[in-house]
Amino acid sequence: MSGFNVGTRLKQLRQSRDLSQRELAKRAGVTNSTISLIEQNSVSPSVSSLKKILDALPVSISEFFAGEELANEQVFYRAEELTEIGDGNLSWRLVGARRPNRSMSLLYEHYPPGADTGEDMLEHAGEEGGVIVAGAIEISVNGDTQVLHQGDAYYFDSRLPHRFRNTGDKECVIVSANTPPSFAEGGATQHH
Amino acid sequence: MSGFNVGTRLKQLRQSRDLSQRELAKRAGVTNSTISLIEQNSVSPSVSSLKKILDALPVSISEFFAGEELANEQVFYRAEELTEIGDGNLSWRLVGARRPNRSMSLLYEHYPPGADTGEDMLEHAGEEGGVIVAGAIEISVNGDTQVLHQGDAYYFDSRLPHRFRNTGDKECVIVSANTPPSFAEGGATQHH
DNA sequence: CATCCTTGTTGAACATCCTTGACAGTATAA
DNA sequence: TTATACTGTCAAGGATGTTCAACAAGGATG
Repeated sequence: MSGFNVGTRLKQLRQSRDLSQRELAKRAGVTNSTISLIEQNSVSPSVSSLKKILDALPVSISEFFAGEELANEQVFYRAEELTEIGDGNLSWRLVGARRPNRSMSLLYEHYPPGADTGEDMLEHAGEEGGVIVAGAIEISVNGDTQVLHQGDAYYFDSRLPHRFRNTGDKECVIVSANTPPSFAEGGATQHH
Repeated sequence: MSGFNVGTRLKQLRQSRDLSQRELAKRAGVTNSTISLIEQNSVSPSVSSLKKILDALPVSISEFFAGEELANEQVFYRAEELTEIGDGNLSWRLVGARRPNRSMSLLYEHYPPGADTGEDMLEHAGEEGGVIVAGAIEISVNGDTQVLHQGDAYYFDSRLPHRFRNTGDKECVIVSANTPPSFAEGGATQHH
């Protein structure tokens, strides 16, 4: 339920700056334990704590929840190189996760029968669209629910509440894109 | 030191949607007291609590910490509704062609054996990426040539010279996205 | 080997957030 | 007036986040 993977994102940012938990804690005015627990997603930090820590990096809060860091100019991504950001049940694989300043997120998604992104709607500003490559999926956007099949597609403003559910008995495969990018490497956000 | 007025911002968003504290609390799965205290800046909410509340508005976290607004258009596109912009040999079908102010172009592409986009330099600024859904394709970007197979992906800056060729004997299917959008309704700019 | 420094993790105590359950104020209607 | 329904606020206590202090693992040094 935590939603955004705060811990993984923070860990990435800290490590990319070559800081130890203790060093970052010192700069932020919190204890190393706090950072350890947050990075393990053992707690959901208060906004004030998180802000103290991000200020020490430094990274703005909105940047933390939206933007992406790191450097890379890789062009080709082998299937096994895609970054898995699913939750163990459904699978979302991100293309070019480490790419700096990506202007969009491209995802290769696999929904087993029964997979459900959950009702908690609305995660990111921007737009998203996708093409159903195999199987079928029930998509709800802003109260409108439809079942899309292979070859069908969707495109909507990501701020509208939305939900994806595989109500069939076969795996559903989708290739989707969203902009601005809303996924950080390594972190599963609940959502869609 | 907080630097950011979480309470006031939340209050604005809630009131702009004409919700009472109790109504919002109910939707978010928290109590009205929580919202009251946050709006008065009497507490600094945990990220998880804040997220629950923002999900109910709905507003994304990054949006909350930055600021923006909303829109709405057609969401679902049946396979036969996609706009064909290919040349009769290879097929490119555009999702949401009529959508005004799209921030990206999403394409469902079919390359028959032998299909070739031709070398095409520096056509448009932006980025493009895709996932190979079926078959295989030879892609050249900035002098680097590779053959990608089902499940592989690519992502590059569109200003780099690039070329797509199906050198195999089976149809290749790709779902791709590019941003900013390089296809307008009614007319294909060349691209790829 | 021991010693020292650093790393990240964890249990118990403490601080803060969050909920429960009230309260007062306003508005509408009988 | 009384009743009902809504609004936002607040005190007390339970739930959760944070600190303190200890711990183990890994490297470097002697």
